[in-house]
Amino acid sequence: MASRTIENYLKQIYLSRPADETQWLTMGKLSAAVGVTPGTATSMVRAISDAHLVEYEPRAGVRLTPAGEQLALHVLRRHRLIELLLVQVLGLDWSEVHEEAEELEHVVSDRLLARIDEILQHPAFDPHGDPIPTAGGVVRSQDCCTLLDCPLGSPTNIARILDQSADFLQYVNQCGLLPGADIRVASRNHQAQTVELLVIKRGENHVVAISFAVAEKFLVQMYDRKK
Amino acid sequence: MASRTIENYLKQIYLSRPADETQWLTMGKLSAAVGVTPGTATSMVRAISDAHLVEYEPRAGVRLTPAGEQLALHVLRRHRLIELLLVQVLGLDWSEVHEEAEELEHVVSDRLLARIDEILQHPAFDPHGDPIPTAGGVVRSQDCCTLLDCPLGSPTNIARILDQSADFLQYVNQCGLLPGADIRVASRNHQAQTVELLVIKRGENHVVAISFAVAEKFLVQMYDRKK
DNA sequence: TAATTAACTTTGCTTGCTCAAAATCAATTG
DNA sequence: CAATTGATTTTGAGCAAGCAAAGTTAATTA
Repeated sequence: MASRTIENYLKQIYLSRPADETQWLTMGKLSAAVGVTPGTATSMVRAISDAHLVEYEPRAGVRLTPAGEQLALHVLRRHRLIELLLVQVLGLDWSEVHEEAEELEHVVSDRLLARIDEILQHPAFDPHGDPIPTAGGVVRSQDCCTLLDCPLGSPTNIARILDQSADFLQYVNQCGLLPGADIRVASRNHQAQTVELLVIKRGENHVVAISFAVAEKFLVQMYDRKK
Repeated sequence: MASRTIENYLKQIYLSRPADETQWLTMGKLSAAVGVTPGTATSMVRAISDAHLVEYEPRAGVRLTPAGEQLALHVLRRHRLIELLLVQVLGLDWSEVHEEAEELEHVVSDRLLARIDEILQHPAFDPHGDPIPTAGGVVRSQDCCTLLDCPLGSPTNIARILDQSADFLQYVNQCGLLPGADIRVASRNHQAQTVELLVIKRGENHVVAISFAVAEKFLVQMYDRKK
C-alpha cells in the first residue's frame, strides 16, 4: 500500500501535469506543489519510480504510469466525494472543506467511500465543480472555457472554480459566482486587464468586475449543465 | 501538537489504566495494547513523559498527567462521535465502525467535530454504549454492572458492550443483545461457567446462553436508561 | 541464600521522510 | 567560446518511530 506521502505526491503530479501530454512535470513545479524542497522531491520521485507508479527522467521531470494515474484518481475521488459529503450532509461551508478533505482523503476505507457515494447518489461533481472520477478511475470531462476566452454576451453558467483557498471561495460566495450561477460576460478591457460580468442572482442583475488573473480561475460551460 | 502516534499511546494508556487509581499501567500491558514491542513502548513513553503528558517511573509503569488525560479524552470523544456518525448518518454497520474510527479520530478538525456533535444532537453514548466525553473533557459515568454480577431475575437492559471486534459484534447483533435491549438473567451455572439470559425481542422471549468470559463483556444498568 | 524466571530497559540498527548546502548540468548571454 | 545563471541532483545529516536482541532488575522458587 502506498503511504499517505506517496498518495500526495501522485495526486500533485496528476493535478500539476502539463496540458501537453507528451511533456514532463518538472521537479521545481512538483516540489512547490507538494511543499517540499526540490531535493526532497527528487529523491521521493526516485523511490516512487522504483515502485513503477511514475516514470522519471533526470533533468526532464516526472510523469505518471497508468498504475500511478489510477492511484492518483482514486485519491482524487476520495477527496472530492468527501468535500461534497461535508457540504451536503454535514453542512460545512464550502470554503472550509478543501483543507478538511486533504486529511480525510488518506484514511477513508473503500467501504465507507462506497456508502458516501451512495448517499450522495453517485455525484459527478464536487462543490467546486471539479469532476469526481468514477470508482473505475474514469474522469467525465466537461466542455468548458475560462471567463477569459468564452464568448462575450451569451448567457452561460459557472461550471468550476479552480482556486480553492478559503479566502477566495468566501469572496466567490459573496458575489454569487458559485458553480451553477447564471452569468454573462459583459465586456473585457485589455488595457485595465479586467472582465465585467453580469451575475443573475435572485432574479436581479448584478455587475461584478474581476481581473484577467481571477477570470482564469472560473470555468464556464457552453451549454447549460442543468439539463 | 501531539502526533497521531502519541495520541494513540495516550488513548491506550487511558483505556488500559488499572481500576485502582493509585496503580501504574505496566509497559507490558501498554505495549500489547498499542501493538508494539515492549522496548518501543518504553522509549515512546519516555518521550511523552518529557512533554509532561504522562508520569513515568522505570520498572513501575506509566500514568496520565491531567494534561495527558484531557488529550486522551479528546481523542476518545472524536472516536466515539465518529462511530455514532458512521452508524446513524452514513448507515454503516456498527460492527465496522470501530476500525474506521480508529483512523478518522486523528484527522477530524475541531470544527468538523463540532458539526458532527450538533447533527447528532450532543449524544451521550456511542453505538456500543461507551460514554462520549464532553468537549470540556468530562466523562458522564453510568451506574453499571456486568452480566456476571448483576442480580438474577430482575429486568434490566444492556448499557454497554466492551468487546468491539467486528466478529463479536455481529454475533451480538444476531442474538439481539444490543445496547438498550431488554433482558433478564435467568440463571448462572458455576460448574458449566455459563449464564442463561432471557432476551425480549419483538415481544417474544428468547433464551441465550453465554460463558462467564463473554458475560463480562456486557454491562447492564440497574435502572432503565430510556427514562 | 542462590538460582531461576519474567518483566522491563538499553543498545544498535532500519525505514521513511525531510532539509541545507554543495555539486552538477544545460541553456543562455556576452 | 567562455562565463554566468537557474534549475536540478547529490550528499550528509536529522528526526520520529519501529524491531531484535542483549542486558538489568526484581520477584519467586528451591
